[in-house]
Amino acid sequence: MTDDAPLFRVIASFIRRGIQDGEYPSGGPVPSETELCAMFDTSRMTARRAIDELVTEGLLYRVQGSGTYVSHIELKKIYRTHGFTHNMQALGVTPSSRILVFEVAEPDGDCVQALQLGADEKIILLKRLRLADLEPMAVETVRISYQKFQKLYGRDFTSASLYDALRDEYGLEAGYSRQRINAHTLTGADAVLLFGRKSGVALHVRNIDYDKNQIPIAYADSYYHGTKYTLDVIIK
Amino acid sequence: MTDDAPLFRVIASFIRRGIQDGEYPSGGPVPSETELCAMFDTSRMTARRAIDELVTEGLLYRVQGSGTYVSHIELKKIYRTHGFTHNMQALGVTPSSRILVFEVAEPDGDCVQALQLGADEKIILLKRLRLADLEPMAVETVRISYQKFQKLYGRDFTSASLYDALRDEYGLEAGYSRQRINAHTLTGADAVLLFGRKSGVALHVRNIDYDKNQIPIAYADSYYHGTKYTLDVIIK
DNA sequence: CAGTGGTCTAGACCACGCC
DNA sequence: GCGTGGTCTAGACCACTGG
Repeated sequence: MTDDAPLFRVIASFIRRGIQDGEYPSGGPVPSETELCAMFDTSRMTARRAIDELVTEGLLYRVQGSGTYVSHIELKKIYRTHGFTHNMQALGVTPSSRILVFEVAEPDGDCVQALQLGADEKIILLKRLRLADLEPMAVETVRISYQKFQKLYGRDFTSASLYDALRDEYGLEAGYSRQRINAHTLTGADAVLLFGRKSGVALHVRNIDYDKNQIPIAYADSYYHGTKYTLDVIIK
Repeated sequence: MTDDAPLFRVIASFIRRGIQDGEYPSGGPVPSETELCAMFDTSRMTARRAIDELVTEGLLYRVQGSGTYVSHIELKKIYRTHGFTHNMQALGVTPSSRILVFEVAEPDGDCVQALQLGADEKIILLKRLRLADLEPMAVETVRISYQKFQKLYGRDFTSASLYDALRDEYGLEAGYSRQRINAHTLTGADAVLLFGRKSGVALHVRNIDYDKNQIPIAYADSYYHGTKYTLDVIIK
């Protein structure tokens, strides 16, 4: 695993592991920059770089003249958890899906703009009922470019994560995700699926996911069960 | 303004201004690291540091072997916009408030834990109906430590931002905000205030705001008008 | 190939917290 | 005063992109 990873990342992983193992408890100090230099026989800039990474992740914070400390709150769950599958796994429940629609379709105007599609470019539309431990949690519609991600069409996404497939098949590294959230009364067939009733209160999340080069990848609408599901985000 | 700011921050501001002025358009390149070195007569590490800052802010992104480019989406609105007042101002509407409750109170268990309060420590509880251009948008309840922020009790928060007061009076620099979001059917007096009816669909946001040293500052529950209000966040 | 970003070195001086 | 983090230098070699 350490194969050819840059040294600063090795150091960062070392600290991360120390935190996970409880060696560096919440609120307590991690080794100082000079100590890390000695431990890894490196220069201070490199040790600093490792800490920088963990600070921007929110795992550590620095206090000038005193030291670097482990954050009190666990941000780890929030970062890098794109997609329903990973969110559910982080919560310790088993995610699954029921495919409702899986087709090549014409994008609407919003979708063209969001995904920066060319003229006449089609999309793969995947609509799924999302379950957590077999309980309906959300109705999700994801749209990706058919031209770019043709290989994924027809794949079985009953239990697989779409984001995993995008990473594994196309080497996409996740960047930002822009989310617009509001409350919504869901009616019709979707409400029956999600609530077992003709209407219910849902959390509507519309998100556009970008890769690390800011290229839009996916455009999705999710309606989460209002009382069962809570979004947890960190804003900096 | 440039007084004794570190050089890397001066360079970052220079680039930021260039973006704002349209000199570096969305998707276009900013000066390369070596160019910045020459422009500011500095070493590469310093120029890099400036770019680092803008990259973690989401304003720029790097492509190895090619250059550094201006992001396509505007993240500026999302970062550093703590509180309703600033959010509304960013949207170009005029925020105001009607004070519903303003008192020194006993915290409940969740609040004690969230704000890491000592035994018998009291809180200032401020509940407001939040208006945008005189339209009801949210019912918000903020709790802060009475012991720490006594000076603010009795202050007029009809149009003032609580977060501005905390910064100006106590020099607090904002850090993270942790938010838990779900959908909720609001009933009772609050529903009448917000919807003019006995019940309505609301976006429930419970957030804990931390300063830059990870000390909890405020604990708030907000119920936003479900159809009028949309939360807009970026997740990395 | 030249130019870009990615990583790294071995020092330096300063501002700050704590004892 | 000593150790901490905050900033900075003037180089270096590598990996990658582009023409």
